Amino acid sequence: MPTAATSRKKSHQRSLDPDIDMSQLESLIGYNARRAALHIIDDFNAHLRETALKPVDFSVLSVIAHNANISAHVICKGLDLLPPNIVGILKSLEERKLITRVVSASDNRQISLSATRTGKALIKKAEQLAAQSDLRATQSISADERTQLIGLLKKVYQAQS
Amino acid sequence: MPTAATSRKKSHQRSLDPDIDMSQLESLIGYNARRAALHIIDDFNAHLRETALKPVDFSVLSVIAHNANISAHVICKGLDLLPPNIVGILKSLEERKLITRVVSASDNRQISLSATRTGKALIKKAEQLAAQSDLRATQSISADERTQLIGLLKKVYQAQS
DNA sequence: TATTGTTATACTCTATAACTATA
DNA sequence: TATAGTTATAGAGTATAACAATA
Repeated sequence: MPTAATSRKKSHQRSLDPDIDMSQLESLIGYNARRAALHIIDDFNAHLRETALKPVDFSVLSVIAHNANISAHVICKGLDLLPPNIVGILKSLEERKLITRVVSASDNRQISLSATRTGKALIKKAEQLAAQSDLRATQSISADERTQLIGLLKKVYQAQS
Repeated sequence: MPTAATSRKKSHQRSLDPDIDMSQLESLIGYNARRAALHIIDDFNAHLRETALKPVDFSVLSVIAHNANISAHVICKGLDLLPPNIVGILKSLEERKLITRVVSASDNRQISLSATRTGKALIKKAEQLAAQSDLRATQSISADERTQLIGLLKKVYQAQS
């Protein structure tokens, strides 16, 4: 269903060849969702370069900023990340003075994560850029369609299967 | 916006923590599209294991089967793959006797790709499994909603921007 | 005994540069 | 000079196993 990436960084012409039959793939939501996600993420990467936040960094910092004293474990569950893979992200955010890590008072295993003032300022700016980018990358659909689309996508992956 | 993967292979409980605020991320189509795509691809990988076709292999073989005598270059444009990354895929498909590669008569640089009988039989089965998987992974939405969703996703990434 | 966080590491995916050969 | 395919390789993303510290 999906596909991999191509020279997304060089905004090359996405040719959309009309002469090739891809109807079989295009009947799959998985294929279309992956293509749409990659299209939008291209724009995200291009327009959030100044923040030096990659999509996952952005997600993690955003969650921390909006959920003070959260633990890494809870973030992993919420964002569907594997624990070993969040370690480097948190280390990097801490080195950049965007978050603080203090051992939880109630449970010495847990580390309480919060955004610093710098972190809050950066994520505020990044969220604005991300919102702009998301709109721009999806400008071919209307506001109503955006709302519809988000609702349908949530319904798909939030299914309690 | 997106997120990475977690123990998708072990069908662990996707917890969907209700106590954590992710409204900022959830307002982005990019985030939701990536989460939905990963959810569906998990099911794809689990249920197409017997075909030994990963999502990209599946896409490439499907395109070849439905477009006889296609060139690698055209596939790359259609599926948004980088040329160096399709080489190994084609090599693997050829070794499995699923496709043939013959130098094009009109242009000696191009290699004409076609599916063998074995390849056609396999992709037929794989497309059935993929369709089933895609339906199962999106069973939380109705048939009408599926049609809507596919239309909206196509509109997003096929935008001639 | 289970949980949180971590290290080390392997594997896969994606990207860039540079080359051959054809046109 | 441009195009199709390739090689080699680097970099990013994702995965598993195993461990320490704490509960």
